Amino acid sequence: MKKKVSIHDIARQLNVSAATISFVLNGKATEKRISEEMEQRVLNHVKELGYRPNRVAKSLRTGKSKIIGMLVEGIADPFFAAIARIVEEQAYKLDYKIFYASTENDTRVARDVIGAFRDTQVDGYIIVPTPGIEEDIQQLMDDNFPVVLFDRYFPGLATCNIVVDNFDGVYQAMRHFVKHQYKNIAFVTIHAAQTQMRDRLNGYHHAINEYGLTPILKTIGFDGKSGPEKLTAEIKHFLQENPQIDAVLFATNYLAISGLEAIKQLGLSIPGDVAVIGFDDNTHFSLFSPSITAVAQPIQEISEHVMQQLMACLTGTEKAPAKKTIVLQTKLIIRESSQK
Amino acid sequence: MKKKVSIHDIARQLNVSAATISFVLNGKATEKRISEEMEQRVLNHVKELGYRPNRVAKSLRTGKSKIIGMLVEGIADPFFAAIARIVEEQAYKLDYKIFYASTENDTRVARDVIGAFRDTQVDGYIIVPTPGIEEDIQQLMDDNFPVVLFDRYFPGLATCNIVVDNFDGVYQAMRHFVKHQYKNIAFVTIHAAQTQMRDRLNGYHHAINEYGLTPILKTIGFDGKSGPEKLTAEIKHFLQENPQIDAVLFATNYLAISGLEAIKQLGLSIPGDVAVIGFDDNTHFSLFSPSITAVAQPIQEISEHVMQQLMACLTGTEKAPAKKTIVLQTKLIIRESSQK
DNA sequence: TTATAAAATTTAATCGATTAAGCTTTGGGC
DNA sequence: GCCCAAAGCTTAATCGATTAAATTTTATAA
Repeated sequence: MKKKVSIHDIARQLNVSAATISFVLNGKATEKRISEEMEQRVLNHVKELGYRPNRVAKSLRTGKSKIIGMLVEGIADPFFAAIARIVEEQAYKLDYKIFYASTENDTRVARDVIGAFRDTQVDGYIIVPTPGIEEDIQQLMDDNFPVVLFDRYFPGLATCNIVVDNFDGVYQAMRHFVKHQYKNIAFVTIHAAQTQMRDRLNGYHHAINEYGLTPILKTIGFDGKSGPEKLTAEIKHFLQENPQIDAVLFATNYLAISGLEAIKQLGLSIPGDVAVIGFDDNTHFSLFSPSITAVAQPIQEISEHVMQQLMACLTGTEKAPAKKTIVLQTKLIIRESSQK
Repeated sequence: MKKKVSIHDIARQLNVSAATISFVLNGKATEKRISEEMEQRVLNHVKELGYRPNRVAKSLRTGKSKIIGMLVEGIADPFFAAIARIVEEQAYKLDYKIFYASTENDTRVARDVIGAFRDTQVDGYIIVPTPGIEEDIQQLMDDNFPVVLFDRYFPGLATCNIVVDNFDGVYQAMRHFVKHQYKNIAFVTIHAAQTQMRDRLNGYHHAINEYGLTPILKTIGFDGKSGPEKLTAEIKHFLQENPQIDAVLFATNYLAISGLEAIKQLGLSIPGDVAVIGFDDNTHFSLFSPSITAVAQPIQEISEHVMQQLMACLTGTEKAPAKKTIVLQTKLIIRESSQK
């Protein structure tokens, strides 16, 4: 192992104290009255040796790590992956690193990871909360850590939240179905009390009432562990039992995928036998035959707001982001699967 | 901020020394002759307070962080995302955390991130190398860090590499095309000297020669930054200029997607006008109409081998994984897009 | 020439753990 | 009663930075 050079090695070589080196490297040369000549000597020597301060030691002393902990539901989910990518890029520019982890919506895992993040002394948190993690998040805030939630939130917590108008997203999709003469519109969702799913469901019911339709609802108990086959089987069953359905709105990414698989297995044609809209767009939806209509979330905007809010308190004076919920609009991307 | 409790606080409260606490918490009670009674007292008190040792301090002292740095091409790429997820899960079980970052195949970014990983004192590296990062990796090895590469490697480096048989993967696909009477088989790839792409190209040429066919090759200069539109446009152009093509093999994930888009835009039918196979399977390929034949990489196996090799030296005695290249077999998933 | 202020740097404590080496206490053997 | 070993802890150095306070050097004024 290459002998690691420490600030003391540098100091010895230049015959000055470690403090001087530290001041220069932290841009406090002027403030601490280090002569320009000395500053140059230090800078040159450090550059020549390619010395890099030990972040761990620095972190221990300052209590800061320049790392942001990011907890999402699944890093393999294209929606979260896309956001992660953009957030990472922005953080990079601001000299922060992102430390990701996935929870698979499991509270135990989320709790463990938050603990690990704390141990690593991350400076701030970006979290897609799992159900039941409320107290842990409250704890983080009590301890004055900046926390930004996205995708969903706890109305009872004074966090900063970035979400989309899930109610309206679903409502727009329903309106589109109605406009195209669909009458028996089903909604396939998962059993979850979290805000984003609740709002989507409300959007469905609202539209159903407004247009005087009959609700056809399928709520699947999804535990995150069971594979997509189970989802496909359940949806297949649901569609068979409700042959009157002429349109389906899937409440998530993966439900849409499993749903399309189910429809394929049943040999139904889209949109002839059944029209389809998915919540969350997907790079591939435009390639399907027919292409799939989707409620797209503004990924770029979400990412930017998340970083903006977090950075505001990381760099600024405020301790935590003000309690506020920023609601962004979704966009219905109309493709072939939803129009006769 | 909640006053952080340190090992010294615990010691003071129990009226013992910090060393005793440390020994107990690190399971060295017996070895260090701590009485069972004391051990219990410490354990109970620690549990009651919910004390957690400061990992940063621990890391500074031991030089270990229990973190593995993982550098992939793009976290939004389903192939890498899937591997990341499995690796993360395995690491979690072994009490290691994964610190991901994406390079977008940009060497400067890769270099920066490796630097950041070093600063954070990660214990080991899992890397999908960018071109030109050879020296930086050699440096890591010189400094005795465990390094495992996957997906591609540098033949000149004595690293441990986990790759698939790219040559054979393409060859199998070509054989399949030939078996189904396709004669004018095109290969669409990117301009890259890296092993995985080189081997795929070699596989193509080998098959072309063996079956006495004429090569129809398209090599796209892909800089990672330009969007998929550029790829689509180039492929479209290529297909228009070579109307004799009756089958296309796409060398990567995203090329296949852009290629399918191009084919769609040209109004060609699959596999009637042109048959298609993609390298890398995709959750959605089975849902396309027609479903898309693909060369699937054994994601689970790759992940397991990567972790196995890395863990061998992280926990074991060996300093670095032995220089070896583990070659796994791909599997041709035959679907509708490749058979008349 | 001496006192004093300003400039330039150093000293040393600190962050919170780990761990080799040292120090008491207890009990057994002769 | 004396010596020694084992048992059971504690001491103190260390990892590599940061930073308030102290110290030394230099310049200026009286």
